[in-house]
Amino acid sequence: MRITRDSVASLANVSSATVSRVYNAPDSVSADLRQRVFEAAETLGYSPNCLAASLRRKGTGTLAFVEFNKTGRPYYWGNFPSFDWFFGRSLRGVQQVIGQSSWQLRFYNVRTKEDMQALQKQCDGILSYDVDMSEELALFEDISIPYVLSHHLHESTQGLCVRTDNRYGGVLQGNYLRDKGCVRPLYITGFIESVMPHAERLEGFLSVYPEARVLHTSIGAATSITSILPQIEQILSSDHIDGIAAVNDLTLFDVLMRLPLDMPAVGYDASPFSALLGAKAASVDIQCGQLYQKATQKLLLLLSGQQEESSTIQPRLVIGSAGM
Amino acid sequence: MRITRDSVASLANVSSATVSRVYNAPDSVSADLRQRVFEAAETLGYSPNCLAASLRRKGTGTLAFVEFNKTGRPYYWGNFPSFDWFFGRSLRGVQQVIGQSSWQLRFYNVRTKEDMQALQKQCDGILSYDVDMSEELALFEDISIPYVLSHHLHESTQGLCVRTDNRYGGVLQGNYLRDKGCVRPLYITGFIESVMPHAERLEGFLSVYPEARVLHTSIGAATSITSILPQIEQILSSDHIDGIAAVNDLTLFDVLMRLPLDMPAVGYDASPFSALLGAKAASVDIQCGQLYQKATQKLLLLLSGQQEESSTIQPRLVIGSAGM
DNA sequence: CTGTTAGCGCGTTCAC
DNA sequence: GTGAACGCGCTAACAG
Repeated sequence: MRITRDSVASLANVSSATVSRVYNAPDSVSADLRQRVFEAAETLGYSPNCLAASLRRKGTGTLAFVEFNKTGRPYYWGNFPSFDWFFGRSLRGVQQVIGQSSWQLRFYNVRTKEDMQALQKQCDGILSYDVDMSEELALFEDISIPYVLSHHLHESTQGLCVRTDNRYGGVLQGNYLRDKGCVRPLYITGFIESVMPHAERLEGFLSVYPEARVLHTSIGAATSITSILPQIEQILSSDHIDGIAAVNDLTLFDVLMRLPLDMPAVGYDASPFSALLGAKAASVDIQCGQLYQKATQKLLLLLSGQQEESSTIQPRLVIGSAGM
Repeated sequence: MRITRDSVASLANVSSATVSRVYNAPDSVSADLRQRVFEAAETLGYSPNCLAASLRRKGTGTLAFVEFNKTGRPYYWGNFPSFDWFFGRSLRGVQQVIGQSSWQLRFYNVRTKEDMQALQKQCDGILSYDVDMSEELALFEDISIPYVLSHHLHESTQGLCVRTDNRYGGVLQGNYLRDKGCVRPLYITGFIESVMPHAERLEGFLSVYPEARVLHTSIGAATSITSILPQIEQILSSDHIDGIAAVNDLTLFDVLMRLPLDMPAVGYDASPFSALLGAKAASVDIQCGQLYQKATQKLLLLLSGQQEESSTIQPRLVIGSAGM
């Protein structure tokens, strides 16, 4: 025999509606009755059936975790299976918040506006994974259910965002090298025009080192690291480089693995790779777990009728073993 | 206005029960009516409300993805944040299967039998993440809902398992070195007694190289890599080692990063690290995505009343860029 | 503040 | 084969 609201109600000698209120609007019930209901629930081992609740609320009880189709791009980090760690870490953030609630999670891959419309009928709220282009933003135009956008978003973005501050991340990279006494750093990047976060990181870095030597590459797409190694070596010596930064760990470590450099180095992403290099390289941690945790919290608040505002999670500099 | 079973029924000129049957037992409805129902559903854009369905079925419509509390162990790989990639990759497997179904996923952290009992009332099936000790196995003793165990499980384990063959993984490592012409390999491992998968991998390796030099360490816990480097160097030279294998990538790469060895090397896990070393090191891929995909499939089949049997996913040798 | 009542959308008996 | 009717466990009016 299953324990329902009614079992609790009869044991506590209250109406079933009161039990319901105790769980949904505790303040509207007198402390006395509330106590009695809790006790009855406790002894019976009652827990509300969130299915029935959602059904009655005409909701779905479901949050959608949506990813966007990024195929066909010249460069997209998420395409590297290596970045499963990022997916996992983000999801851990979501999980932490959702685990405490009665919400469930469903995964979706979305490509078109039609997909989004269909999605809208199947969930109560949308959690987006890595919205980073205006085309993706446009998908949210006609969405009338609560949603929150993450994580590579510009400040000017409309809609509720939880974003990372890529520019500040660049500043952190610069500050790190400066603290290490570097005077003439090399900054390796790529896809500046098409990948906004890269541009922002560089901008931040340049705000610390306006005169930095910047190398634009296509690593990760057309170019392999080996083909530009000679160029890098040449720059290193001819420009008297004394520190190195890169738009991401993958690029930085690609270089460090091949050129035994004895100078401060800082990457971006706090990827698991960091564990290997130990103190030899610093990195900037987006803190995606925390970011997606925040995003989920905001979504839940939105769903409970609260007004929420966009916020930014500041990245953090990590050195060495952080990834272990 | 929402589209329900009744909307479809009236448009198709059938009873709502028939619509219901079309979706749940299509064979019990005449082809004629079935067709009419499908057409009506199509034009209305109807999709069944799985909440109401689950409610009526007295189920929850939810699958639990449970992780076990591994704190307090001398060694547990999952404790390294680096292994978020593993979590992510596994979840992608789950997601692929679940995305096609009407099931939802909830995350749980479980520690005691009481936790499991509570869990049992909140979901219809349990998907376990990395059950690897008998204590965890014991948690499933009194579970009466369908569940599937993954992934470091011994062949003799009771209950429905989808496991990886760690012994065979060790064989793959051995074969790789043999193909490279190695005669006297060094195998680095640790926690053999407490971590069964490690023991199995070693056993597999030794079946190929019975005379292999085996080094037992505590890397990852008490010992840091640097403290045993001298020992490794000594073994390498005194024993004329011509190939190196390790129980996992982390250990192997820790060594390779510090000792510039010119000999074949093979790790385990196909971690993102592989991307960095390129062809310099091979690794064994557990294929966790595929593994958890299979586990989820089996769970769904179980839930639909089918009889399922345990199965094993064979690991695969990967070289170099696999992780990119 | 509390109880009564009417559904949410669906699966499933039971007659026909 | 098919349809009518009931109720899964709960929330949200509405009275009192």
